[in-house]
Amino acid sequence: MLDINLIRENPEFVKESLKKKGWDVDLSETIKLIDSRKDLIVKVDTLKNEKNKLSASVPQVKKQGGDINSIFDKVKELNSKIEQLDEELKNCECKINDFVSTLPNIPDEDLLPGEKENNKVIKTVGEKPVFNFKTKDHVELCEKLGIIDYSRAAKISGRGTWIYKGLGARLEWALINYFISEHLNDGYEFILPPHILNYESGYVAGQFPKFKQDVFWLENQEPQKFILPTAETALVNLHRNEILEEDDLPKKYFAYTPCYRCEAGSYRTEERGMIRGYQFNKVEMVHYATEKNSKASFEELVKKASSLVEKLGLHFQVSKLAAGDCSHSMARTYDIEVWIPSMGIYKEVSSVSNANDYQARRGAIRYRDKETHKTKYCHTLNASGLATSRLFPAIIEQYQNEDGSVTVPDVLVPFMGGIKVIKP
RNA sequence: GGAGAGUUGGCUGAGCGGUCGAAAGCGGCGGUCUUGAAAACCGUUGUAGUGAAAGCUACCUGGGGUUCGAAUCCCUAACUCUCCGCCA
Repeated sequence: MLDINLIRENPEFVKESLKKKGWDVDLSETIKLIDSRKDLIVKVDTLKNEKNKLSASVPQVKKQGGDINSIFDKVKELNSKIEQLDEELKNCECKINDFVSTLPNIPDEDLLPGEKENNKVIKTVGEKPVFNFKTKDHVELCEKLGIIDYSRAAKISGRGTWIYKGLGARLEWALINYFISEHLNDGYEFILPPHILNYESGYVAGQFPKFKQDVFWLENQEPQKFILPTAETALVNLHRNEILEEDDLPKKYFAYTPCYRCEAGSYRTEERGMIRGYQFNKVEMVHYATEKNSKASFEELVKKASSLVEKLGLHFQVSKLAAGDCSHSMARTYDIEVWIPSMGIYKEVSSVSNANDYQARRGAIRYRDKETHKTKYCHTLNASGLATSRLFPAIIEQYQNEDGSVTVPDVLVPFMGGIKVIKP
């Protein structure tokens, strides 16, 4: 949620910033509404003051044997005016809110405008692996190794799903445990949140109202509930409607959850195997930071996410996304993209983002400034750390051997019970 | 799923239709005393909107209602607890 005062005071800046995200918005109507909102508040508060005073005088007047009925009449008259203005005010605030809550976050100033084509690779780690034999893609390798079962998954669930089995399940679990142990070492707090969340949580994270159709909704629940598309949704709501102490920031959390996504119609033919599915595993990191330290938090998250991929010995790159390619709620996003040999492209395994105060404003997540003692909105940041569904194929393909076996990356061996090679 | 009880400020907890944004205690902050600390004593201490400010307005879980007037009465939702049923 953008600050309505910013919209009112600097509409040109807001307009220009949103243009970089590909949004051409007309703010003139909203500005009028913001002004009439203030007028209405002043009017209605004055009337309420008058009414309160009259009502409070009743016992006194009664004691002195004065005319109470004329007070009752006056207050009734005031009440009908107040009711009318209150209605108007509510309407006005609804209109402002309905519009402003659909607006994306303002991108950081240093971002290039535009979409994907303006993303900039800012770092490349390792080199594309060279094979002196004919390579296979991860779907073929996994099926031959018997570590992923696509067809039985289709039978028991449907398309866009898969089954990890045997060493495949162990490799998947090893990855997750490896991430967990790294985050624990860095002093992050481990959270296992519920996977079923209420509407408010999706709203605060910025997924709703715009992306309601991208998540799975539970049918027989009242009020409506959805299954989380990422642990970020849960983590970023942990401190909703709370006031934190500046000394406790940054708060650093991580969570493991599967992620459930509809992504209706987005399944592309080249995205075979587990590149895109309805459910995938992810470990997610979230920081609650102050305005001052949010940049440092961002750098830390980028560093942490890259180091995980680097320690796995995978070839990858880090991209700074153009404004239009950043997520809706985010002011800044860096993607960590791992090389998938069979596709010949880099695929996102981690998205590191800073929402600034966008989510915090929606969720009234504040902290008390030590010096001024005033409350301020937190900055929320999130980063995958990491999504396994892209790493798994990358590992299988980058670590494949001529005989179809796959070498287990060194850092995962301890989490695999010492197994160093996956063979059929 | 059935029956009942509850939800008040950072916490504990009073309030049961009028001056209650809310007693009291704890905690926090400032001060007195002290070489320093503790204790004691004094003062202060919610959030948000609006206004240049004084102030005003709203908020006692959320929403609706009754009333001139609601933390207090009624309805409703969410949540918590207890008992029963079912179940990992």
